[in-house]
Amino acid sequence: MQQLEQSIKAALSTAIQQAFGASVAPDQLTIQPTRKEFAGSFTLVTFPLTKTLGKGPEQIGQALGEWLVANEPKVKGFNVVKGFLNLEIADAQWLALFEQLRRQPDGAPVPTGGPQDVVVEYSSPNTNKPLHLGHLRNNFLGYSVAEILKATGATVTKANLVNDRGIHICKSMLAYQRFGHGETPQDSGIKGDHLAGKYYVLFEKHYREEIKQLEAEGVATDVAKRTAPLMTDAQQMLQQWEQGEEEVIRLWKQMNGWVYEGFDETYKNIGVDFDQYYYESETYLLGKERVEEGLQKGVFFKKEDGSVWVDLKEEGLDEKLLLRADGTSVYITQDLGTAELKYQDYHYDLSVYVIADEQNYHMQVLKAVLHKLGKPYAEAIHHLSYGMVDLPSGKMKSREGTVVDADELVREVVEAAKAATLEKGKTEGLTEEQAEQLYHMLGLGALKYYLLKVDPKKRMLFNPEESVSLEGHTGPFIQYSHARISAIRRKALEQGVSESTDLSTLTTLHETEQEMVQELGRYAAVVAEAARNFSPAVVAQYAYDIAKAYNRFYTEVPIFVESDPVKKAFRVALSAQTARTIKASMGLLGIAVPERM
RNA sequence: GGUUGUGUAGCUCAAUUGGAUAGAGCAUCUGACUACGAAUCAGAAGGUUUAAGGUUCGACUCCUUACACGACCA
Repeated sequence: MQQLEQSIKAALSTAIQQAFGASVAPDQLTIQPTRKEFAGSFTLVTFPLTKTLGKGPEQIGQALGEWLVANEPKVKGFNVVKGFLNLEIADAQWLALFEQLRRQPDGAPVPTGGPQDVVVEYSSPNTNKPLHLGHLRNNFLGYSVAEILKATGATVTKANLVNDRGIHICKSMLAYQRFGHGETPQDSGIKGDHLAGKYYVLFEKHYREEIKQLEAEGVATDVAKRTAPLMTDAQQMLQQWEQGEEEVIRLWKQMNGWVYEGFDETYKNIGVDFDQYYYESETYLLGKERVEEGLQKGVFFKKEDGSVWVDLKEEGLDEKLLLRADGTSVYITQDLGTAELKYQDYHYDLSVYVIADEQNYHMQVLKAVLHKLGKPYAEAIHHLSYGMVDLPSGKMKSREGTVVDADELVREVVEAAKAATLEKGKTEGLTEEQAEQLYHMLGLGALKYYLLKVDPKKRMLFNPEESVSLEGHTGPFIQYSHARISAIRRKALEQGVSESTDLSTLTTLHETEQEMVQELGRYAAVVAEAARNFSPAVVAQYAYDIAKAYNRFYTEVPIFVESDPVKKAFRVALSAQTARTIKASMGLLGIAVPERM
C-alpha cells in the first residue's frame, strides 16, 4: 500500500505542477487515510500549500481534485471539505493491492532501513525469587519487540542477563542453610524458584525480628539494620563467595540450579525464549577491567579512600561510584562488563535493554560512561523503558506480600478461559489434550494482550477481572475472529471454493470489501512504526482494528449465498488473507490463534 | 531540594507524531441468533483533553507557568 500512497503523492505533485505551475516534491506532501465519515480513501491536507501556491485551501483542493479525476485513472472521484481533499481510489487499484498482498509469502520481511544486527535483552531475573507480574510485562514486551524487529528483516538475538550474584542471593542461601533442613524441590514438591523465594522471605522475616530485638535493647534503627547478625553473616557469605569458598559455591550452584529449572518451566509456559544467557557472576570481573581501563585513560578518578568514580556533570548527570573502596563491584560495574561481552559476541548496531523506568537514570549513566570510555557501541544502546504495573490496591511491594506471582496468575487466566469455554459448550469434537491447549492459548492470549496493548512507557493498572476478560478489546476477541474465519475456510473447502481462484475478471468492490483491503494493506506500515517506536501496542491496536473491521464485513456481506462465483471466491480469499494478517500480527505479540474455539 | 515521566468519558486505554465533529473497550440503556460461529454486530448516553497563558490557518500533541501523582538523584 505504500506503493499506492507513493503513486498518489506523485500524481498530486504532477497535478500541482499542471494546475498551478509550481513544483512541490511528492515527499513534501502528507496524505493520510480518510476519516470514516467522509467518502474517499486518502486525504491530502491542503493548508500547508496555501503559501506556496498563493490560493485558498478549498480552491487548491478543488483544482487538484478536478485535475486528478480528468487525468489520473487511479482516482475515480473526490470531495473537498474545508482544507481537506478526499480522494476516492479506483476499485482496480484495490484489487491490484489485494493480489499483491495475497501473493506475499508468510513471514516476508518488511524492510525499513533500520538496524540489522540487534540484541534484545529482557527478563533479567534475580535468582532469589520467582517471577511476578512485573516480570511478565517485561518478558512479553521483550519477546514481542524482538519479533517485531525480526519482522523488519533484522537479525535478532534474545538475551537474558541473569542476576545470579550479590547480597540478595546470599540472603536466600543463608536462610536455607539455617532453616532449610536439606529441603529440595523434589521432596517438597515446591518449584525451584519458589523454594528459593520462600527462603528469601524467611530471611527477611528473621532479619526483621533481629532488628526489633536490637531496637528493644536500645540500638538505633540504622545501626540495628547494619549490625543484625543475619545481615553481617550474609555479607560475610558474599565475601566468601567472591573468594570462591567451596561450600558456599556448592550451595550457590545447587540453589541456582533449582531456580533455573523453575524459570525454564515458567518461560516455556508463557512462551518466551532466549538465544543467549549471560550471568552477572561471569561479567562482573570484565566490568572491573573496564573500570581499570577508564582509570588508565584518565576518564575515571580515584578518591582518597580508594573508591573509583566518574564525573558526569558535563553530561548533566552527577558523579557516579563505579567501584567501592573495598574493591567490590556495584551494579554498573557488572553492566559495563556485560555490554562489552555482548558487543564482542554480536557486534550489534542496536542493543535494546528492556528495563523498568525506575532505572532511567542508571541507564543514562551507563550510556554516558561507555561513551566516556570511547566505546563504539555506546550509541547503539537503547533503553526500552517501560512503566511499572500497579494493582488496584496500589503499588506491588514484595515486602508487604502484595506481589502477584507469575505462575499463579497464568494458572488463573487459563482457568478462567476454561470456565468460559466450557460454559459456551464449544469443546465438542476436541480431545482432552486439544481442549487443554486451547484453554492455555486463550488464557495466555488474554493476559499477553492485556499487558501489551498499553503503550510500554506508560505506567499501567492491572485489573485482575479485566485481565481475564474474553470480550471487547481483548486477545480472545481477535482470536475469535480468526477461529470464525477458519470455519469459513473449512466450509469453502467443502464447497470446492478455492482461495487462490483467479480474480482478474472482478472489477468492482463492495464498500466494506474495499475498506477491508485497505486495512490489510496497512500491515507493513504498522510493523515499521512498531519497530521504530519499540511498541508492541501499535501492533496490538492494529490486530484489533482488523478483527473489528472483519466482524463488520462478516455481518454486512454474505459469503456463501452470493451467486456470482468470482465474488464468492474473492470473499473467501479476503477472509483467508485477513486470517493470515491476524495470525502474523498476533504472532508478533507472541500470541497464538486457534482454528476453533 | 534537583532531574524526569505522566495527567484524555464513571473506569481502563487510543488518537496515523501539528489536521476534519478527540475514538475504542468495560460498566449503563436499546435492538439483532430458523442466512457463513452472538466470545459477535447495530445503536443510545457519556468530554471545557488538570488549570491559566502563548505560538498558528489549525493544539490532546509544541513553548511558559502553576497544580496533582509517580520514579530517580541526594
